[in-house]
Amino acid sequence: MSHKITIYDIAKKLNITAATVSRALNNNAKISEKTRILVQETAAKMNYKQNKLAQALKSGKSYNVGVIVPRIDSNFFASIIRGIEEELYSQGYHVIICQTYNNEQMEIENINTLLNAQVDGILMSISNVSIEKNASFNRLLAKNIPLLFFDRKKNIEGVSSITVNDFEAGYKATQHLIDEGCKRIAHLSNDRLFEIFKDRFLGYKQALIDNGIQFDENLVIEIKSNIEEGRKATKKLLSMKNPPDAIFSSSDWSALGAVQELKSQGIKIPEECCVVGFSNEPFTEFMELSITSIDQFPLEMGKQAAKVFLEQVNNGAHITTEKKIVLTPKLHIRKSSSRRDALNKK
Amino acid sequence: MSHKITIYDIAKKLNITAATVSRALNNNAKISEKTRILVQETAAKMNYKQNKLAQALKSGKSYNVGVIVPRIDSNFFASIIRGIEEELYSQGYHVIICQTYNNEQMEIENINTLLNAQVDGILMSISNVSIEKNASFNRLLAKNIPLLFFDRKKNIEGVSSITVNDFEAGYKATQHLIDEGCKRIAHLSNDRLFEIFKDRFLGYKQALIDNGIQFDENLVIEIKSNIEEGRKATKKLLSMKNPPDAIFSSSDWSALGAVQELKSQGIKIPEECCVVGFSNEPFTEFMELSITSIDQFPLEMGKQAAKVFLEQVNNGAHITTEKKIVLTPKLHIRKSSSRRDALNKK
DNA sequence: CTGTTAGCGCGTTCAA
DNA sequence: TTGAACGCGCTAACAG
Repeated sequence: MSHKITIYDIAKKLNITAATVSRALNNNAKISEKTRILVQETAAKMNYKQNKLAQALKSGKSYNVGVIVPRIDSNFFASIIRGIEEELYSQGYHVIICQTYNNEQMEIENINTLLNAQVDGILMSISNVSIEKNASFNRLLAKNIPLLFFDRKKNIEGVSSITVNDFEAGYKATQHLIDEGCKRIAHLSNDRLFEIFKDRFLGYKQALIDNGIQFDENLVIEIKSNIEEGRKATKKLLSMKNPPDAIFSSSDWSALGAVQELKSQGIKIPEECCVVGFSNEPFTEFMELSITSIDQFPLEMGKQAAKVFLEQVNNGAHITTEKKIVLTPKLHIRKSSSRRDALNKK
Repeated sequence: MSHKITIYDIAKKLNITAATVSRALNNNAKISEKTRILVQETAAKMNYKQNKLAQALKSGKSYNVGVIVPRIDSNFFASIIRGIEEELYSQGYHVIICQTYNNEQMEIENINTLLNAQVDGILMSISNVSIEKNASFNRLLAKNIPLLFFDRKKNIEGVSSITVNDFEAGYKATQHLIDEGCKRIAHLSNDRLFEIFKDRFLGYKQALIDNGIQFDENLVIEIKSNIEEGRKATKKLLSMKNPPDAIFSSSDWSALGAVQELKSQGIKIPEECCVVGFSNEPFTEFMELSITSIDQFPLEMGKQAAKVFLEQVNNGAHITTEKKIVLTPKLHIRKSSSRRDALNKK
């Protein structure tokens, strides 16, 4: 194995000091143009690569940021990460991605690992409902490295967040269904200890109220965001004496489950029952029966998160003013809820 | 900000030496049970966290491995990463994920960044067809840190790889279409400088030959793996005087594009044209018209890759014997190619 | 403008 | 069994 060459190697070769080499390499002001070029050229010739670890140890900066998400295999989180990367990469930062698989213990371990790795900041979408009560998390807060929430946040003093207006999203989706003529609108929710799910629910409820529709809590079912539970919940809804004529789901996956169940029971979408999902996963658009969904602009969310992080590291975290950025959601209306169109065609 | 506590802090408190603390913390043999416990307890009490950076600088091991993939927002790569993580996490390793977006320049930059970050190994699916000619890549080879390919590999001496038998996959898919009664089978390929695409193509060709079907190169189109190009290619195929009665695509996304185009032209699937995709992305299963596809077992691929990596770090990379692990692909037959079933029902 | 010195936090000699 | 000293590779303070 080729010996790892350091600034000392190139210093020796040039009969100068390691400090001078360092200055030359870092484009320090106090260095002659001549030696700077000389050093840089020989460094290149010798295939010198800076040891980031040593630099990090010295400077206290690792130029690594940690990103914690429930999982990466959804377009939503993958797009957020892409946004973060696109913004951070040019600034020399690198992203370490951690998945929690919605496991609270994993999330804590991830935090500890990232802290040990001396990351310069952590951007996360929390999986842990009561994270503010956790010791490791509080240790993270105590350090003054930038911490940022995106999508799934907690309201914690001094911690910035980038989210989408979930209340508005829930309201828009429900209003749309009402506009399409739906009277009994069910809602597939998720654990409402998470703000995002609570807000979607509240938006849904408010839209009903504003339109003079009685809120019926039997029409709200709390499930996990997957196909299977979407199917089961829908089956349950359809077995009611007075089944719904629309389903607004907090997740595209549950919405897909709803679509499958409705079809298997021979119920026409959107004529007999409309469906609206959430997150605008690509499949909602390209299915034969395309599914109406809410766009949360994940790419933008990631970019904004990265920008706030950069502001914080550059200003010094202690001067940080808490930022709460809220994006406006967009409803993409597709076949699964275009009831009036469908009825008019007949 | 709370002062970062080091082994010196806890040494001072106990009136011992940092070296002793280090030994106690690392369960070194030469230490009394008494002090070991004492140290560990006070360490815990003081909320001591080892600085991985310093340890890494000292030991030359960062306990980070780099994973380079074209992109993470497909189930295929996300599952591979999950497999890698599941295997590595328990061994104390952490994964740094890099995306190339199929950009060769990005890939080179990623390699350099990971090397600077002093990763203990790199697991990659290459985006760069001629990577073996690249200087940074050769520098990587020259170091003796474990390097591993998965899925998209290059045959390089001493470099292990975990792949799926793409030839067999192409063969199986084509044989299946022939068994379903298809006579003119088109193939949506991709850049065949990549082994995976070349092998799928060769498997396709061989199956035709073995079944006495004339190979027609006009039926093979080289495109990128996305919906749009799948549609365009299909449009082109359909405009032939003698259009195909089946399409075997090297990608699920192109297969989806093919399905869309066929439908929009009113061609019945599978009766008039069968479609087979590749990678078994979740959507192939849950579409109304489910798409036949090849399972590459990405989770298993990731786990195997991680295991080989662990063997290499533990044995010392110099003793490395090159391993070429080849998984057996599985064809999932779905509606898009179940022509006999469809015809029998009439 | 350049050299000297010191230290980031840790693990590992060599002595005691 | 423990302490003292050193070095991993780099940068910053201080001199000159």
